[in-house]
Amino acid sequence: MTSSRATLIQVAERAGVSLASTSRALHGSGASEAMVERVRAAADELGYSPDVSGRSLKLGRTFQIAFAVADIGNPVHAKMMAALHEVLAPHGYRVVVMTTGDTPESATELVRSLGSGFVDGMVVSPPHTDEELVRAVRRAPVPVVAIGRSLGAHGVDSVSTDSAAGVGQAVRHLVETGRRRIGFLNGPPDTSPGAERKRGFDDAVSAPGFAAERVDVALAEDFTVVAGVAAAHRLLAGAPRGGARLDAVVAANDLLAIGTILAARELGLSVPEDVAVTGMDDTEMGRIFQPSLTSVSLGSAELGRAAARIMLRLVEGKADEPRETPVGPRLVVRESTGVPPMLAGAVRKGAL
Amino acid sequence: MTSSRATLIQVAERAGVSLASTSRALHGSGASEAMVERVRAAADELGYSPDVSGRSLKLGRTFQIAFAVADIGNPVHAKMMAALHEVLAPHGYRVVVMTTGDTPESATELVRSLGSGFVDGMVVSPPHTDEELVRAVRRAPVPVVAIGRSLGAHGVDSVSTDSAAGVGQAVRHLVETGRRRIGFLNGPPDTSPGAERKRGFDDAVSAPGFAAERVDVALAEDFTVVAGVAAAHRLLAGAPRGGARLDAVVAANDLLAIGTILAARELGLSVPEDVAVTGMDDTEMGRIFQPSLTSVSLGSAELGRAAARIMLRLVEGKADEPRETPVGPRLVVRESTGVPPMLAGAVRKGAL
DNA sequence: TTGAAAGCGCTAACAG
DNA sequence: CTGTTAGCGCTTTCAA
Repeated sequence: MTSSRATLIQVAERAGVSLASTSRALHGSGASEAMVERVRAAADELGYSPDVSGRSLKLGRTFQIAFAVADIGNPVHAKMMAALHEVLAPHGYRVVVMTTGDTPESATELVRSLGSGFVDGMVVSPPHTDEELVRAVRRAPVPVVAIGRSLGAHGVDSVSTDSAAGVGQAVRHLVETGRRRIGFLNGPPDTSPGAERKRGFDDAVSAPGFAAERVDVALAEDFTVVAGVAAAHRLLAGAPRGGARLDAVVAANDLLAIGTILAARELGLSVPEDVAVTGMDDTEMGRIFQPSLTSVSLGSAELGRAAARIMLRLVEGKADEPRETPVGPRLVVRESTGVPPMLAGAVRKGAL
Repeated sequence: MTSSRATLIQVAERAGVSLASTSRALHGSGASEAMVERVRAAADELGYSPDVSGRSLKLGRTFQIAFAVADIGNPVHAKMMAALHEVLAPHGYRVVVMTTGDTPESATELVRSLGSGFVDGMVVSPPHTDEELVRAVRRAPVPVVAIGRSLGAHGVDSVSTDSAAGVGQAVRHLVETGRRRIGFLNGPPDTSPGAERKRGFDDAVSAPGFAAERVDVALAEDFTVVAGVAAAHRLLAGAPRGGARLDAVVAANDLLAIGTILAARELGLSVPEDVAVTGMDDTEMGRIFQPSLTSVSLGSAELGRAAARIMLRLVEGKADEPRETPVGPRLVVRESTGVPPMLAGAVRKGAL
């Protein structure tokens, strides 16, 4: 361990040629056949591999891209990161993980840290935004690509799914399959996903030709199963204005949807017979859960890939002008909205 | 964007003092109150932040640690990485993600790439090992910590759970709760987890006082739900030597366990009444699945944390001698082995 | 095509 | 306590 590494100078000495020629022979152009061979041989004998720090200092590039999210343990974020890595690694870029925490302040600090030049760019997906953060991104010395709408709205390069449209897809699917009393279980509406999903629901139910009889809304304290159970209880238990019970719930993500199903069970309701439930995010958990979850895929992997592609263009200097790149949401219909059970078949066909 | 960054020299000029004093005032010791204040002010005005490449080159340290696994999209690996990051970040270390792919060759290549000095150490969890990889690790110019037994056995610093012991816990739990005809659903036994789980099962059933009537084994082609369904069919459908059907299945991980439960349903068997099922890894999916899965926690987060702590000591030069650090497995009993349903209560208490 | 030399931004040894 | 200076490893002008 910790054997000392060979430097370019040593390779040059060994090959009996100049430093410059050595560098050229290994990397750049303009070296004779003989030179290349000679230097290669020397390099191999010494087990030489070029030092990244020296190279970075000279070139002003690190070949590293940062990925910053609130919580990298979150499967959605992990998936994004995997996609990012998948696209960037073949181009010689390493991915550095960072966590922003929950507040825009800490995200801002992270963006500011770009000043120390440890990466050539940053892909960031902040849970909240404020003016400071936007300003920091604008001033960043390297390209920043945002995932999510919050920053994109401020002229930052960004990719995002139209999750509002996704909620609309879910609502229309429910109405088309005969549901008439629809509940909406959202998370905190002061978060960016919460706000958008709210907008999506409001738009959907106020669209011309919307055919439901009744609409209720409940807010969970958080986008988690536990919070979902509690809030879904309120939604399903009460029959507010004396009407009949809800026959469908649109949940703002898969975790809340699972919470809703658990709550329904506790209340003796069966899913999807008594009440249909839709989720959002199309998580593996939702696919495996029973009944499997009808869910709107926001394509976190696709978001990661798209962000990576934009970043590649940016760091290679092909500066398009900043713009929002939409990634389309997609409704994946499964058992929780009343499609006949076909699990066995689906499993065999690899749909799981 | 891409505004040019201030250098230490510029700060020095602005403050009207020498370069060395500027450096000292900002970082090191030995600078007067007045000097510090003066330099700080200049630095602030210029929005200075120290360049990482220059610093790395001089110091010979990057304050980066690599984390290399086969597939960072795998939730287990994602969890490890989150834990690693959680421990390392507060100490000023960044985490760089790398993927080894499936073969020991590509892992070896990754370890060799440490020669280019882009990180101060690497935490690696290779799916397979060979002699070349071990040699590469030994020769690595920076500390390497392995997660998993395969490398640890060769004198490399490592953390691992005794998953063989974990299988034993599952088997004993089943016998203690009255099961007598036990199947073992393993993944490919030529993988390191497969081999260990096999050993664990063999040990458990050949232990003195082992009280089962019958033992069957099936191999899934992969550690996935789909492969699990197929293999579990074979295990549960046939009643080989004419005996009664199995009343318990120990699956080598949670995905296979879920596959087993799905297969059991297709065969009209109910879990846990007709057949008890245990998993391994204690995944979120297993907790949420219905019936919730009794599972052996191998503590991927704890492994990540432990690996990070060892790495910190190593990069700070406190070289303990290489050793294996065990992280204990833990059986988490849930519904799939016949514990009365208490989901509602558990959910409310936040056990989900 | 090859070599000599400058310098990326920083820290630390040395001298004052 | 402060300043001068060398040099980490590399790439790249500029001359030959």
